[in-house]
Amino acid sequence: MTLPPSLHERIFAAVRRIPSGKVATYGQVALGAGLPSQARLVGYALHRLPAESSVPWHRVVNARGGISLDERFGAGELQRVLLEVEGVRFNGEGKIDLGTYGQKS
DNA sequence: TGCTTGACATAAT
DNA sequence: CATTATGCCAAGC
Repeated sequence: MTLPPSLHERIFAAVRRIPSGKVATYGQVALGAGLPSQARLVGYALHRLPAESSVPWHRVVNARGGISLDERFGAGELQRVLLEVEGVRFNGEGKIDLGTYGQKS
């Protein structure tokens, strides 16, 4: 690639850097992708991300450690299942303990 | 071609 | 923690 990667590609690369059994917020991913305060692009990029991609988008959650998607609509449930498989536990509110699985600010 | 919406975050109230 | 306002890029219409 002679041309510089698009912002989306940078985001995908940042998401791939998320270690298994851990989760990162959109802000953390955006920051790692070199996009400060650009969390919207992260979410939008993941939304447009094809299932064929090797990007662990399920490790990306919102600032509250919760899934932004509706679990009952399929995609959200898939994310929760994938996270549980990697060893991530959810609390009673269906959120992740960012103090344990997420990066502490 | 221009406006609106969108897997969000952060600071302020 | 809820709500409001702001920032920002890409895709849809």
